[in-house]
Amino acid sequence: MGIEIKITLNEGLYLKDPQDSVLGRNIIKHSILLLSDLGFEDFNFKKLSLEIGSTESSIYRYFENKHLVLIYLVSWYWEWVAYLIRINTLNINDPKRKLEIIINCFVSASFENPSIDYLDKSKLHSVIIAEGIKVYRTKDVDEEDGKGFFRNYKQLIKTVAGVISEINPTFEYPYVLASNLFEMSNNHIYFAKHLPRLTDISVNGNNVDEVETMLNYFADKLLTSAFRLQ
Amino acid sequence: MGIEIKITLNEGLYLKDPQDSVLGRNIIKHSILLLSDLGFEDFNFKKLSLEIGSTESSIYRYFENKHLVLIYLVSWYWEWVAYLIRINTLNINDPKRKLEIIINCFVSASFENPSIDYLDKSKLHSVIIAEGIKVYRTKDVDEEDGKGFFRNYKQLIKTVAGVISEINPTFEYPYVLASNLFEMSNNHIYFAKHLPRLTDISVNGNNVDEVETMLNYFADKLLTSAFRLQ
DNA sequence: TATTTATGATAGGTTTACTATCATAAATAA
DNA sequence: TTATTTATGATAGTAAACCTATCATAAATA
Repeated sequence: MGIEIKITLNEGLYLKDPQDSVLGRNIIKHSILLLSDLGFEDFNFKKLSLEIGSTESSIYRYFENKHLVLIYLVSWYWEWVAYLIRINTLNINDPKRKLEIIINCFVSASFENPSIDYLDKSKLHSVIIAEGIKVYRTKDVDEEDGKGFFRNYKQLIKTVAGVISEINPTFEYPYVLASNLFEMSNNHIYFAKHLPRLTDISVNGNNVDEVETMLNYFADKLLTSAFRLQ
Repeated sequence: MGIEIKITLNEGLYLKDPQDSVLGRNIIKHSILLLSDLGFEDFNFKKLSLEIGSTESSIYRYFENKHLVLIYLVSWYWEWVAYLIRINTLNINDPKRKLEIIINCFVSASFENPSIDYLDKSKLHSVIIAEGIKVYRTKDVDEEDGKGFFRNYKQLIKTVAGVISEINPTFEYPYVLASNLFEMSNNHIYFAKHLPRLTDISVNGNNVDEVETMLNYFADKLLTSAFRLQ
């Protein structure tokens, strides 16, 4: 009933699509909860199966290993952010305004509707902030990139870089800025919480306004000509 | 004979100072080589002991686990970069010039003298680029921060933030910029090698000039008033 | 010469990661 | 309807990773 969103991901990520069964959706749901509680290193399929009330072998029928579960979740998040950007920038022509919307999606993708019952987007966002970088910082990065596992991240960054180039066609680093805005968003939310001496930002509860303001300031400073009066 | 450099690190990182014995120095040396070859996930004390011609139990007398070895190496690197910045900015008064020197240290800390036989700084730099972020992206971050394991990183960032504030005392995000320049340096060297569609930079062999130019451009754009003619 | 210290050798225990097999209930096809 | 396929659970088991403990011995120090 109502509108249903189904995000499709690279088929190489799973052995069996977890979105198609109760057990599969439970794997996704409790992976997010457990990853958020334990962190990636202490998370494993044994604990996950106990949480779900299933067995290790059943989970292995969906995912080869926990690393692929993480890539699956992160890919889902990337697609979700790309979707949010798409619908929120519809009918917006000013690229500066578009970039502001993009930045808003980066910092608070978790607080948007519509909701999907088996996927707590707020918890997913904290998993991305704490663990997201681990998907591509491994020895297998080249092999996994070859399988297209990071294609949707690259697509997301390409979209953002396009908007950046619209704002300032002479700017030489649209991809650097695009990927950096995304990484900074996650980094400084993390720093604010765990290593506050590495940032000027503070985050109170779920209030990430300071991060948003900061990213807008950085983007504006970098893209606005030094000669323009503001 | 000659000048010897000894970097002292937080004593909580090790059970026994690896710099004080042949075996200890071998642990450091071969940890760097193995981490660079295998990555953190596939690295373990069994493989390390075989490489050295020692035993697992002997290595456990120096470090509690491989995560602490990584923190040890990363801390050593942070101290080393701080040292390089200190000596290379001696007698330099212009803070803009100081920041240029800092950026140069960030991107190419591996190619400076003097050399320490048991520590391949070029290999260490690639370990930092690929694995460095893993030291503080774990569930134990708060506990380990409480033990002071990240104090020298925070000190390094504080120094850089100080120079940034010298350049522009009204700039609101000195710590964000300082930590971001460091992280961007490692990130984009990594991207250039493994995920080139996330950056505009290319790195040929050990030539990181483009990264250096990019970081200088970002810093300059952010810190120079919009009204100043350049 | 006696004692402490560092290392190696060896063993073992626990957990993690993963594979395989079989039983059964549910869904689907004939 | 009955037959068959499919999904899951139950159970077992292996190899490696992670970590601790004990003992022997050689080197360094008292």
